[in-house]
Amino acid sequence: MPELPEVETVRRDLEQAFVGCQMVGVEAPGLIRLRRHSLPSELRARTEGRTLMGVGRWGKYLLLGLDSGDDVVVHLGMSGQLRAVPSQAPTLPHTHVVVTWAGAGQLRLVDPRAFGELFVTDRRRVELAHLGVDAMDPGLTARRWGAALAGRRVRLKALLMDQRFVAGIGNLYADEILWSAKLGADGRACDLTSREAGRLWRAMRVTLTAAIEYRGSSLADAQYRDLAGAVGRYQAFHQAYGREGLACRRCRSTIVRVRAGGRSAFSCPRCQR
DNA sequence: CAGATGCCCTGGGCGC
DNA sequence: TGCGCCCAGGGCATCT
Repeated sequence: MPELPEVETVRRDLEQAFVGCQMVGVEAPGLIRLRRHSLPSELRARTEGRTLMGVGRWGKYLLLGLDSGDDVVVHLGMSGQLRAVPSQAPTLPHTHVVVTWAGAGQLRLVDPRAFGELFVTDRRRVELAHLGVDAMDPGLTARRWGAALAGRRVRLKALLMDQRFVAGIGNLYADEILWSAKLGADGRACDLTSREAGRLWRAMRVTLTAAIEYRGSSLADAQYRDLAGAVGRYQAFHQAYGREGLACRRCRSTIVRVRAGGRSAFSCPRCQR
């Protein structure tokens, strides 16, 4: 389940591998199965012959900036992978888009569950208007974070996962951030002291930064892979997520799992208030 | 406004 | 071994 650290890892890989490269062929056999998508004919018309100028990220969205000014916007959903492969590599099932670069092999989007998105646009701000500030945006200071939390009655985990409030955090990192901040998922944002709000901000930045450093988390199903197909290494540092029944590494109490909003939430009942 | 539920989708794990 | 069930969950629609 790619969240901000995984998407950022792929962004850096893409930048390294393909900036300055020209797209000479764009095939989109399964594109229309994705949740939000361009028509394959439109995608092809606006990408073939174009050069990749830069790769941005906003929350869990990747923005491949072309020399035309268009962006190819990609969301990996639950199971999406972007993979760099030689042009002659066999095509995996659920391959939705294949970009052939001039002299640089291919970039392929593979997404079995098809929860992902891929579309080309010249109005990214409009298309992504629902997104709040990126969780790693330098402009999101502790002070602004505290101000944004004030008056919000919503529960902390729901707020962290609300992409309109702050973009990039999903179920896994929300649990890790709350553990790090020693805060419970069901606490209300408006009830936090300024000290606690600061702790949450710091936990968010520290957790995401560390996860990026270790190239994201790959779970047992190994759904998340980087551009080269390698798994992440941050799962070894998880403190809450997926650790039901294991000892909290801070207080030795037992990590519990509860269902909330149809999703699993892992936490330490003792040291997270 | 907050929160719960259901939907989209497939692969993997588990119990019988 | 094989079958069916459940689970994973991002984002969105819909309801209470």
